[in-house]
Amino acid sequence: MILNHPGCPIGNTVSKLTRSEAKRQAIVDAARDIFIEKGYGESSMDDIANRANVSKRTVYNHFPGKDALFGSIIEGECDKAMESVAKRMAYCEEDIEGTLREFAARFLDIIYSPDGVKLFRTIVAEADRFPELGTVFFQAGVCPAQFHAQEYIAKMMDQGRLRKDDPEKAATLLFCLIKGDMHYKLLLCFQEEASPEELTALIDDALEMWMRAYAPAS
Amino acid sequence: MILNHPGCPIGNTVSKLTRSEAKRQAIVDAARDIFIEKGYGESSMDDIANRANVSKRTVYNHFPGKDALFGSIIEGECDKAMESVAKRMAYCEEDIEGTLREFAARFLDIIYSPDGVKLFRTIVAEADRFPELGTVFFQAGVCPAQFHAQEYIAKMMDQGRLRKDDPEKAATLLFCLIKGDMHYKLLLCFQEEASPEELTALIDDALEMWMRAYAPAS
DNA sequence: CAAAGTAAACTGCACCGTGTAGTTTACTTC
DNA sequence: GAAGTAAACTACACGGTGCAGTTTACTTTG
Repeated sequence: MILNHPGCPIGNTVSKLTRSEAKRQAIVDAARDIFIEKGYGESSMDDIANRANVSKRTVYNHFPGKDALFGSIIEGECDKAMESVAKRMAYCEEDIEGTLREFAARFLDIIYSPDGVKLFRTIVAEADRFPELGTVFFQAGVCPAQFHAQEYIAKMMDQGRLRKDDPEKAATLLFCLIKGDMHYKLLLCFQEEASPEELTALIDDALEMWMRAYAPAS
Repeated sequence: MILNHPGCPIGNTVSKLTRSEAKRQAIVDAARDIFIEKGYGESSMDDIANRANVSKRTVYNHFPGKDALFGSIIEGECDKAMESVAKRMAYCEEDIEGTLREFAARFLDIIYSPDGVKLFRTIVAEADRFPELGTVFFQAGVCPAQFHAQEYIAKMMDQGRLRKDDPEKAATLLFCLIKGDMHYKLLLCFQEEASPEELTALIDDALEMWMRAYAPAS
């Protein structure tokens, strides 16, 4: 399976699409919506073509097949959703809890968003058929975000402002806590969505406990 | 969708199946294997009939359709996998950490088992089409297991042997920790399986931190 | 500058082969 | 007689392909 850039070629500005580029973008947009909404198996190329207002023939002119289109789309979505997470996790040396709260909030913005939940569910659903997408998901976002936090935690530990421990372990446990129990519930449609208040409470509880456990030893 | 008991009618012993009951059980066994292995969409009734060594006509004699068969199977699997978790979580008043470790191990036995991961992935994948299965999963196992731990934690808090807090919150956070980060990795095929050593380490880390955070206030 | 030409992309259609859930039918087995 | 069998059937749906004709955006020519 070849993973190509799904949308417009690099270097083009939005305002100057050739006909071909515009069509390709329409296909990508339609495919993204339909794949995320219905998953791989229940999405049809006819539906995608119709929603993109192109002929199916044209879809095949741009993409060699359904597999390639799906892989391309999902990879693009992973990159898009997660690439900004680590970049938006701002440091503040003064306020450890505030910083970690910021990390948590940025991370949950993505994984608890309706689109994020659907993307995750889609990747899980197709994990057997497209196992590399799980890797993409982790390497695009989760690993960098967690590593970012780990580096920060290591620095705070070095300064004696957090209890000394393996920073990787501490970051892992922190992320377990901030993921919370609601994410599984959303995945399984046991709960419809998480309100901002619920997410704030989740972060509060997780952070309070984590800070308690990692307070500098007395 | 009618959720019926998929296997033999209640009251029968294994050694005395009628022909019809034996056939039904064969269908259930085959369907379970195939649905868990391939998910709903990629499983065919022809395959199920072949694997059960029955005619497809017979499958339809026992189950009204593919939907009903799937729902029935998955519900049965949830009950079977999870019903024993809470029951096998043994109490020990003397040793809090040992008790919680036992709870954790019993819980992880199920959700980290290859079959457990596959079951979970299947339910996630079909969450849109069969949203009630997520509810079954949570109500059959996760909620009782967590509630069991919560009751124990409440008792220990009352005795002043754990730091006073909302027992439900404490149990929730504990379960977030013991679920660990590996479960998502298994779901996404980012990791193939979790070794017993990895699970032990996971429990150790989680418990150590949780106990630290919930040590009685000095 | 307008007309003619060109190449690329697109369209719509028909088609192919395959797979599927569900149904029917005539027969066999217990 | 109830349950099961095997085979065939039905009615779709789907991914993918080839092709003639059309459209579009650009270039060339007079």
